[in-house]
Amino acid sequence: MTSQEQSLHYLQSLGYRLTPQRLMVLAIVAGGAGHMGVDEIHRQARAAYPYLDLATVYRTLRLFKQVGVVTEVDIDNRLHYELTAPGEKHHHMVCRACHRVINLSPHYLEEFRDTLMQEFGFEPDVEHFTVSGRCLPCREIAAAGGGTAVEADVGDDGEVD
Amino acid sequence: MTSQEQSLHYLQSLGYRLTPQRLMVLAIVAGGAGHMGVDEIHRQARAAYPYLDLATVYRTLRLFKQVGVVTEVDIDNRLHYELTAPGEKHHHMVCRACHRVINLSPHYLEEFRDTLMQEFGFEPDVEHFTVSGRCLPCREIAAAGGGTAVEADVGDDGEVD
DNA sequence: TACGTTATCGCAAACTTTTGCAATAACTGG
DNA sequence: CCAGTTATTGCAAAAGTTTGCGATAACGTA
Repeated sequence: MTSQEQSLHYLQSLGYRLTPQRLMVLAIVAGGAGHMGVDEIHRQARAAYPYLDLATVYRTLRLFKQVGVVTEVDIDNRLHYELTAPGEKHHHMVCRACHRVINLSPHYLEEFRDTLMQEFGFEPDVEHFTVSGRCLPCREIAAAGGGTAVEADVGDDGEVD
Repeated sequence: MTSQEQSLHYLQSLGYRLTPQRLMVLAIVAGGAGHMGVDEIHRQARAAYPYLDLATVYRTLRLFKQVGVVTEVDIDNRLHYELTAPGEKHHHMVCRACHRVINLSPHYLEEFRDTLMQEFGFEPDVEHFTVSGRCLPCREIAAAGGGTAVEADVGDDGEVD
């Protein structure tokens, strides 16, 4: 049984229905390399089934995320999804300048998670954890360039796209 | 010199202009208790100056956030802002069920931050750090109620509003 | 296999946030 | 204090995402 089939059985065991739309979205996310944007998923799905609505794609991905089948990553204010790799889960660091995504082993978060649980009873959503910041190359560029507020309009944030 | 005046001077020193719109938004955020939604800020500002556009509010808050005058918190997919308290900065834990916001001392993040810096050269946006999860009361409710997938539609996530 | 229940879909519209652009107003230098 | 420069505004529209609703189709039961 492939991991896709497992996911489908899992959905069914939770009481969700198996629809062609869901099969399709799952297959596409599974087939894609890395994190896929919603519109890309939608476009690919439409190729095979033109009537599939964008809202359905959003709803499906939200469901998949909720049950843990996919992982959501916010890249530059846009939602992206990748298959949750069972056994080798990871979190994400997203550079706010170049939008590079760097995987982060759960190991780095365990202590933080445990602390929040113990001190506050707060259970962080470690399943879909993303931390934004600036990656090494972008920090070096920023350091070299100087950069005053006036140079850049609000919004481009010193980006290096 | 009040901290509001300091913020204004700081903006000016960075080359930004002091406009009535900016003064107004700053005053409102400073006057509000806790995190304010964008629409609430806009509504209050309009009371005094009816022409102020929502886009300007968004742009102003984005600028304030960028220079560190305000702190942005994502509560249930909506942006909220509070004045950045100099000297007693804190991060946020947002419960994804009841949307309660719990402050988190920077102390809890320092180690995590240092690790990312050392291991990856990645500098997390610790200034605007928010972690979502479930707070203690909501976890207890969920534990008591059981909760199967079919009971709740996707989207309400078992919310306890 | 046929039927009833109800989760899900497609569509349209709403909502939140961002962006392009021309007009305006804040600051700078004379 | 006045004129020039250009950051900022208001407006309108776009972009991304969510939601309401009636119609459809997936699943459990007979």
